[in-house]
Amino acid sequence: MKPYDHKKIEKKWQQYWARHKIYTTPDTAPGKDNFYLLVEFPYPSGNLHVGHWYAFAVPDILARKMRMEGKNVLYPIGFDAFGLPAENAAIKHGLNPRTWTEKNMTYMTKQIQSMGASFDWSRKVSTIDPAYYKWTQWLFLQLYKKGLAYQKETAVNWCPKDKTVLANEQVVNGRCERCDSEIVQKQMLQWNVKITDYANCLIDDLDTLDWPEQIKESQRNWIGRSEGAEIDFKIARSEESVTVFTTRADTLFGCTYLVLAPEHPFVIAALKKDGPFAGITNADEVGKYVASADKKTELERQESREKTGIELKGVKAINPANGEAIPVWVADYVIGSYGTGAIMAVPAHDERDFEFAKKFDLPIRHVIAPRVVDERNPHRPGKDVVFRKTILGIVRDPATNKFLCLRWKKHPWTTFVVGGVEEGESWVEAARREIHEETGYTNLKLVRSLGGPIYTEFFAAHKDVNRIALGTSVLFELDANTTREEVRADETAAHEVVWLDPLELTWDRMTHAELDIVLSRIHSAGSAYTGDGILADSGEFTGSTAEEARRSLTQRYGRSKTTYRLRDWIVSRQRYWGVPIPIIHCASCGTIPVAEKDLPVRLPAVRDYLPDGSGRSPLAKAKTFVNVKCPKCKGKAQRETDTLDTFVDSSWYFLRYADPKNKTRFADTKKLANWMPVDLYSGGAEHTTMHLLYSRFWHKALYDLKLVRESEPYTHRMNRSIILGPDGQKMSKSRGNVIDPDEVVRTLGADTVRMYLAFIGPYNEVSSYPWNPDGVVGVRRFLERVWRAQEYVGAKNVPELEVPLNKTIKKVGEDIAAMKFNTAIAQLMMFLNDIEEYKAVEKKQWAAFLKLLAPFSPHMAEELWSLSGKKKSIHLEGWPEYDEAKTRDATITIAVQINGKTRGEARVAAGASGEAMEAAAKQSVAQRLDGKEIVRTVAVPGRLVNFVVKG
RNA sequence: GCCGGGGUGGCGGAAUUGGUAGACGCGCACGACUCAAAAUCGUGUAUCGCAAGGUGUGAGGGUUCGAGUCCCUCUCCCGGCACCA
Repeated sequence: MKPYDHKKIEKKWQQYWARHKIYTTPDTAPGKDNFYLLVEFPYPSGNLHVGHWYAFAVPDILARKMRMEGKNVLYPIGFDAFGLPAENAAIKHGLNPRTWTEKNMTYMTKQIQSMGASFDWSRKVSTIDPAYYKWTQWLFLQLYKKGLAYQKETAVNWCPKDKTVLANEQVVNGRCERCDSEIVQKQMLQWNVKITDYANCLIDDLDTLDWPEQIKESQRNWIGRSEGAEIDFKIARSEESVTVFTTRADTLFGCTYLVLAPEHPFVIAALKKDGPFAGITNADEVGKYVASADKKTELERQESREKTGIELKGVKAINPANGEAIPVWVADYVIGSYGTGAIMAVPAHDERDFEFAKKFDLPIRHVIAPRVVDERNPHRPGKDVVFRKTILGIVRDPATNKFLCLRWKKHPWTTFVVGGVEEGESWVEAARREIHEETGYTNLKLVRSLGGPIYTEFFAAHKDVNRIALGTSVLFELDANTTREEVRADETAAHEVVWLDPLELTWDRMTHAELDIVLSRIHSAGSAYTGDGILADSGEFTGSTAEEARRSLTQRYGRSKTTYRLRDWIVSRQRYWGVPIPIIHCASCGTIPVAEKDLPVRLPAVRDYLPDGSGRSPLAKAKTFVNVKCPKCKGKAQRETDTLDTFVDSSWYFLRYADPKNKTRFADTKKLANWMPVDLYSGGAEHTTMHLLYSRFWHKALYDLKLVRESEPYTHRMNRSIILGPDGQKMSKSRGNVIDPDEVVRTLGADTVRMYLAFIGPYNEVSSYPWNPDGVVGVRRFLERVWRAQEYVGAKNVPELEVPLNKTIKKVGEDIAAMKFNTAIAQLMMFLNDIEEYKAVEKKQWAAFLKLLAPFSPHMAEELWSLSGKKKSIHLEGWPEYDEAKTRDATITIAVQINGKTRGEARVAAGASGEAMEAAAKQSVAQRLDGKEIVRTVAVPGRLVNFVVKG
């Protein structure tokens, strides 16, 4: 037997497959269903890394298996060749980006081909090909004509190092996603596309997709839908009003001031003594504040959360619910770009407003009472419901840190001082009165009211009524002025005064839930209650639930409104290496799209493509490119010089694969119908809220333009894991832990690398796996054992292998379909172990085994196939079938348990009856059962027998 | 803080969806071959214990004849969002 020479074998078969074009995929194949397996196309960065292998060589296993099963599988590849990384590298090496990129593509194509993946290279696309970007431009113009692409001057993210604008999605924690520079905000005129028009269906349609929950949830978070209301606040002495967005319309009666973002148009106007707030008396100070807020970078805003702000003096707004005139503030905790850029502040029920109100001493009004139901004493049906305002008088002795309590003589409980609030009495007055009446203490020092009322429902047995108590607690302390007077005899008869630690309270007249709230309020300096509950002090709405009130108050004082965190996608980039935006600016005719016949607008070769930081693309310096005739008036006009974000290129590349050479359309409708939607899209988790979201939006826009037939591009999506260095850290040159796949392929072979990566862990779960050099060698060892097993082939009769083989065919098929390549390989290893054990395998059994191996190690399988005398490629063979009956052993081992603990084993026939199993089981644990009474026997066919015994 | 995912040997990971926990591989130990080493092959390898026998799937509780799997409480790790009203 010749030794296993992977170099020779892999080269030989890669050439053979290319020569015979066995992976060229027809648009349709008679009698075969189409299956579209997509992987994210790579940047031509110059070198293939292990991640590329993991991304391309492992899904290839599925592609190959499905082909053998009789599917017409499209597994295409291309290059996402425009963009910053390529351009920056080109600048660094002093080359033209095109030369550099094309050289990389040539080199990487060879590298990818060394994987032995079944890509259909005849469908290769490259985004820098004018025949491709012609259609990128065309599609952009379709969006433009539909009003989905527009130019707007807004505050944008500017990367000072890359000297270009970035989309929100490309800014991570205030830094550039690519170069990690701190992003600054700039006011610039930019091309946007209206992804926000699709925010709703981008969220809703997630429900229709068979995607991992994690990806869906990330997209939902990113889009950030929030349902609430817009409410108009009239401005005093003005006809105009400020519109706020809130999700808590139920707290409207608790709104004690308004806050506008520093960027709010009314604020900007007020600084110029204009607009509804023209009457402010402190414009200078407000101006200073706005300027300082403006200067803050995104990072500074995130780092310092200290509340700052300034009141607009001399103006008031009117709370529409209670008609109260309330102050108006400007603060940068309100963001101009979200909602309406203005909020109604409800400090009692919003943590940020609370913090702000504390700092600037603004009033806090409680309007939502937490609802507590006494579960031991619930309302009884048929009894009257009596509503009562109650007060809880809490007195702390600072010397001992104990609390004044009453121990009741007739009841087994201890309580704080509790009583009703009388007509016209304030909470504090009521509390003082009750404490005085019941304990004699007077002249107590008021500490504070404890954060608004609590709504408690219970059955008051002593009064035989269902009680609803709206209880407010007030905290006092003993101090030098405090005196104690005589208490009435009936009070002393009812209870005695004790000083207790709150933990010692045994309070049966109140729930623990309520007590918890009160205690936490005693111990914290106060906080906002942001939960739901029952409305208090809210006029006619008092008593309704927060949920009802959100609806009714919205209806009365505002209107329902849904807002999104998602911003429109800024697609213009001030860089050279991208698709020119096909627009002409004419001084008299305005913005004119380039006519279809003039597409593509070619990216000109220029000498100087370095960005100069002026905020204009290097293309602006290419005079012959810029200066054109206006298509409309034939006057002087200029081309748009910004280029498109590369995420535009990649938003439709999967459509081009269906018809990559079409000259008259981005892809033929019929050919699109053959392949779309993508059946399975495998890619990296880093694209979840970028490429994956952009391309869903783009596709939906094309769907509305009737250019594609489905509203979602990808039926099934899976995120791939990450391969780490051998040290368990992310591979990086500086750490010196980078594995060069070319080198491993040289020493161990492509088949080994493919199979190792498939074996490293389940492919359909997101995780990270360290590259284990010993593990790769282990896989190589397996392949060499396969190679040596040739010597056993040709045995005449090996029935012992029949069940293992059928099991293996079943398991490998199922596991590949589920993307659990690791367990499929484990099963192949087990079968090889069996062959080695018997030192024999029939030709037919060997052939089936090779077919199972073919998707994983296509070269070796092909070589062994050909060595066994076959002429046709193994990859054109059918997937082996199994006989269900032969996947089960004739005799099986069952577990024997006593009281659920495994105590022995028994051998029984596969189809053994319960009685037969029991009998065999009983025998195997006879000693342990001796003298014990079997109370119950559980027999699970094919699994186990469990004896439940006593004694 | 909110939302999503997860925690199993020394390591990567298995476990037919409630039925013998640790498949398969790596590593390690011992043995065979060898002057020796490598390669290869064989045996063993959750843990405590000489053994009988215990104990074990992040922690604690519950349901069940039986729990890695279901329920409750907590904890830690990963990911998304976060001054978003």
